[in-house]
Amino acid sequence: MARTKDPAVRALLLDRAAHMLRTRQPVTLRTLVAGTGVSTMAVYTYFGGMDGLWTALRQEGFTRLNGKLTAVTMTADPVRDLAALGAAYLANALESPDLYRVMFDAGFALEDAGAADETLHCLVRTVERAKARDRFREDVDPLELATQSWAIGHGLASLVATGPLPPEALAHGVPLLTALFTGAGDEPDRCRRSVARGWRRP
Amino acid sequence: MARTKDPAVRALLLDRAAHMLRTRQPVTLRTLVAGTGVSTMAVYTYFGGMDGLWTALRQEGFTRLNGKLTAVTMTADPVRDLAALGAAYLANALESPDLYRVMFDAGFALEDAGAADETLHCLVRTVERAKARDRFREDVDPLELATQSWAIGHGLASLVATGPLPPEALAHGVPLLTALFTGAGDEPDRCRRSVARGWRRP
DNA sequence: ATCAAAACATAGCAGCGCTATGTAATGTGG
DNA sequence: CCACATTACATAGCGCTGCTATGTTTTGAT
Repeated sequence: MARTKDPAVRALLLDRAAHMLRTRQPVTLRTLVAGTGVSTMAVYTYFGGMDGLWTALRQEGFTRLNGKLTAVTMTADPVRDLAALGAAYLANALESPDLYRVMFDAGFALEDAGAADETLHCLVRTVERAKARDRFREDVDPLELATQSWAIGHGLASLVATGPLPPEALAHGVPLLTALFTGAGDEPDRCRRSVARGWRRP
Repeated sequence: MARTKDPAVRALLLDRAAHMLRTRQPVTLRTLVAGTGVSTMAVYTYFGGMDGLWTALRQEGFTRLNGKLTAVTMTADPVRDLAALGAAYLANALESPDLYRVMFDAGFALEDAGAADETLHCLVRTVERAKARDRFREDVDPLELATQSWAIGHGLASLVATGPLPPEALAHGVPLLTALFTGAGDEPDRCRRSVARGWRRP
């Protein structure tokens, strides 16, 4: 009945936008399509405008983040895994800080919440595994502890990515997570070793 | 030798920008000066351009934040005070989330670091008071613990202010800070009570 | 084969930050 | 006290932005 959209064009624009973001080039409607052969209208047929492009980029960012998180090799030590997930989260944020900032800028909307939930759920499952192995107290709510872990990781990532703290500050993740997990019932010495082990292998 | 700048104009523009930010109106060069009687050039003579305005607004934000923090009444319980400072930090962030976002957006530069340092120093002093009262272990570095407290506060504030977490999530501050301070040597039950007390009175 | 609908190219609009230029105001040196 | 140098300020316009209106081409269903 009509022409169909070419998914390749959509991916092309998305990749190019991500690349321009990574190389610190200003991403504008015209600079984005320049040299690609497609016209400015493509942005509107595929994303409905620049806002739509940013939203799509945000979801792309969460997709990549989820990929990085699920790529973390799980071990028999879920507390280590939890720290490894935190390290992967921070590594991803600093690998492409511009994309990370897009993910959490003022344009964050309800439509993005789904992708963020998936990120959170990855942590929740690991907390549940830790509970199953009696590392945490029985009254620990996995969603709450996962959210708290996220807050710590995001706080560090945000402060480092935006400038106030130097990259070395990421080391604070170890004592922060250790304190949190110890507070959740894990045995202090064992917890510290688990976290330290998970932290240094992203 | 020449005309002198009128500080009132500078304050007028700054206040108006903050107000427009609070009321969700787009802050542009022309909308900012519209109705004030001053011309667009005023933004350049006083701030050197829109970037300078954002920087000034950032510093204004930190000044207000520092005002809120120093307004927190200190007690004989420095751990309570630490939690109260955290609560004040979060209250300030959610009171005017737009100004808060400006403070930590991508434009954060070295010139802003001074104002941020002052915020951090407020926490450092309280940690030192806690150490003086033997609430924390002797080997605790005040700057490190203060930075970690900041990371927790900022993580929560950022996730709530940008959307991923609902305002109720601010309650996570209590278990997070309690875990951190307990890990620093404070006695668990006493710590929890101190934090809870400081948290509910901003 | 026909036709409607979707994809796309082009041109132009209002708005953006910024700057060049001209004018008015003001503190200072003679 | 006055003239001058210097700064504050107003206006107009430039190049850019995202966006849309319009016309054309392509394409799939009937």
